[in-house]
Amino acid sequence: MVAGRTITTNVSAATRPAVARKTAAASGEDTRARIIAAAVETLNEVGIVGASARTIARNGEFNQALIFYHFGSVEGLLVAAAKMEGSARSARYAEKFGRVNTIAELVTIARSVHQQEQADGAVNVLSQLLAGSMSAPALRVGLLEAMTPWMELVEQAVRQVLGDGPLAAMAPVSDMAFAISSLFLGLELMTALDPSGQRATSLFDTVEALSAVVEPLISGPLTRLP
Amino acid sequence: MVAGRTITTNVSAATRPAVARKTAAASGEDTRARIIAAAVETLNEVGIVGASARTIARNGEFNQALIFYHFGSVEGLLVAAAKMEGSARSARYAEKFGRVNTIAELVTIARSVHQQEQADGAVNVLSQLLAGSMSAPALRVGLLEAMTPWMELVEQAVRQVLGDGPLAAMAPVSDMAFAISSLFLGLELMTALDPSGQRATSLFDTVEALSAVVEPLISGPLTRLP
DNA sequence: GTCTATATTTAGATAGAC
DNA sequence: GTCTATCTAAATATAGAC
Repeated sequence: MVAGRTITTNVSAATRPAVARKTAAASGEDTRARIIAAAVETLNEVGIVGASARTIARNGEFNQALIFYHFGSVEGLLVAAAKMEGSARSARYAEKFGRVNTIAELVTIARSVHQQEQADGAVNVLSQLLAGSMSAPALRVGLLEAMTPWMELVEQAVRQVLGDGPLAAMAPVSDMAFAISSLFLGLELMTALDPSGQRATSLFDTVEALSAVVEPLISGPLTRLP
Repeated sequence: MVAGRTITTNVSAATRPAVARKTAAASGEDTRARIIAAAVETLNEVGIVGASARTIARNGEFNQALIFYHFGSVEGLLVAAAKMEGSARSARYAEKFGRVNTIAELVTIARSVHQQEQADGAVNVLSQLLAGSMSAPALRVGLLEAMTPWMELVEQAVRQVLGDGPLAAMAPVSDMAFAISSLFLGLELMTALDPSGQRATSLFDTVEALSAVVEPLISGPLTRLP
């Protein structure tokens, strides 16, 4: 009753070749990309509730009907946006995460990722989509797919950090990755309340300090203190 | 442009005496409470995007116009719901949190709170309101107020756990509380994707195991391993 | 305080000209 | 593929009877 139609046209968002075809100036390059970019921008600025077809179109300065021509529905557009964001993020950070070996490095990278994502609001967009997925079934399954590469990145990094140390046995990487991803999302939601983002910065400082304490537990055997 | 009107009637939600005045049967008890309950229920079931005046009214089986009579606008209702939830939660868990002294206890309580909240979806409601607050300024400030008691509860518990141990110095309670609250919110958001809630359960198991490892660090001095 | 309209705006979506 | 115009459904909100 809420969403209305299902998507019937142009569902092959991710599988299209993103090439310039005719050097057709400003309008000829990829409209789909422009629309998706506008959707992401709108989600970041006004959230899922404010992200209507008209608002998105105004934001991207294109015609509202294009959304329905290219994506079938707003929900279809949001799904495409989710997938785009998912793969774009993992592509952007794959190399960085791949090189993580210590907790200290993980925290450093987490902070820089947080700062970068905060700057263009990618995690915020994700959390908004997540909130909206409760009333949009297609978006829900789309997000599951979109989140996968990101979750795998985090899992990989955690796996490299834990290695075969003593913590690895009692802390499954999937759980740690799930926790870290959830924390990222939650932080972003909280930042909606406190737009200064000071609390997040402070938190990263603390986690950084703590990582120095926890680090020995990873590589060496445990000692129990009286 | 999104919200429309501001609230002009009956803003004194929390300050009213919640008494039965005339034993006027089913309708005479508190309508406001019924409306708020329906709003919370709707938020939990379909999220912020689906929580329209009509949907809420249908859900609570009352007339749609009552929302505007009692709260001025949907946004006004959501603000009232946020405040209600905030104080209701802190009242519900104040005693529990007050008795926490060890990490193990904190984790145990966190798990039970998570399970209880999961059951009636209170944190989910909060995260949905948080997402919606991006396009509703009044809701944003209302949520700030609503979150305060909850944050203070968590802070208090963390303070009792850290005590004056070595970690207390490098891990400010405000940061830890902020992290824990954020994690709770994020978990709930993720649960929207994976409604089984298995991942959260698994995570609590892991954190429980980890708490046994970290506990010594709280009460004793640190040792550095080679 | 509650209900039945109803006014008004906005949203999603489509038809058809270009 | 894009734009204009428009239809329809839904949402917010109000007026006025009860």
